[in-house]
Amino acid sequence: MSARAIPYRPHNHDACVSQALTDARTICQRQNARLTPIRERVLELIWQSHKPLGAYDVLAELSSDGHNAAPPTVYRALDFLQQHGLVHRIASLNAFIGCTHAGESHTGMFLICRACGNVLELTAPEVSTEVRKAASGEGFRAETTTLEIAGLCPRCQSEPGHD
Amino acid sequence: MSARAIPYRPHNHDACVSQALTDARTICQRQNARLTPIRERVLELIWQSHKPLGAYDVLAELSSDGHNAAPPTVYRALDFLQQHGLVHRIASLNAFIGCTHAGESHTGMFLICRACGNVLELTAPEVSTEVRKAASGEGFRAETTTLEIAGLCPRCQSEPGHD
DNA sequence: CCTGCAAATGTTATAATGTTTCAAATTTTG
DNA sequence: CAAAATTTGAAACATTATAACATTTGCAGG
Repeated sequence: MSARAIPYRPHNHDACVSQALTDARTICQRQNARLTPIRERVLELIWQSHKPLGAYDVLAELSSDGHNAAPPTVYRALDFLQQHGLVHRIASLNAFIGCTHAGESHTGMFLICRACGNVLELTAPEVSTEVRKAASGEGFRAETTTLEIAGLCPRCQSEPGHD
Repeated sequence: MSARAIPYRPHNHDACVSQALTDARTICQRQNARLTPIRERVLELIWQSHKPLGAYDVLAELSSDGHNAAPPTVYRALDFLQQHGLVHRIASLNAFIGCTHAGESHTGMFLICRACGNVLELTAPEVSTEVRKAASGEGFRAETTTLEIAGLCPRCQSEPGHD
């Protein structure tokens, strides 16, 4: 499956998107899930930047497509994409971002730059391990982890005001 | 400052609340911050259970006090309380909970029981360390961490349906 | 082919959460 | 006490998310 791109650095973003879509088709096929045109389009829109996109931003893009959609359409597509591990919801931003580890079983950790808005998804096994340890130390059965770090990405530490 | 209570287990909750309020008064005094009646009342309401309370729940409680408040009143009080480390916002629930480590510098980690709704706040230094390592490994300057674990608390693993 | 079921989408309305703005009151400070 | 700053009140509004029900589409079995 696709190698991880570094959002903070210039890269061929069209390739990013088309790779993500290709991966998604494969994953859905394997899971007998239907990546319908709407779902695929929503995924594409979300992938079009490395910044999280709000549900209503997606809605606006769909509208400018000429597709006159209502909120449930978008939320349903997003639910589907989340359930199949193709996008993540960033709780601290009420927004969604393409999963860069789709297909791999993982617990995402998100580095959110407050200056440029880009988000990098990491898998940090050591973090997951410590989280599990801390939870089970309290007798707690952990199911889902929300781990979001806000701060400054490398580029914005040196060149403030970047996009 | 107050010792930590275990929300999953029965305890003298009134003592919890009054201890939290006493602590809060001390902390605000030290910080030259004004714990006004509204702010104190909001803090008290939030502490009245170990379940997170939504802003509009707080609002409803204030109303039933006879205090006819509007949303900004509550959000302002909550902002104040957060800024002074007296409550935390749980992003995955859009709700607020009393900080059980007020006054100590800490990064909270929250164990959220999906069955009973109680939340336990932990400080897990090993987790923080690994998070920092993971972030700085990417050249990222971490500022604020959101770490929320949903799952089942010890009691709800054995006795489902509890409150 | 067609028929009937399940999944997906459309549509309208509404709920839940959070903010902006400006005015009035209160507290602090000089 | 008077000026400045902080806090609160109040109305309107913005954003995010869901409920409920109708309609359409895809698909398996007769």
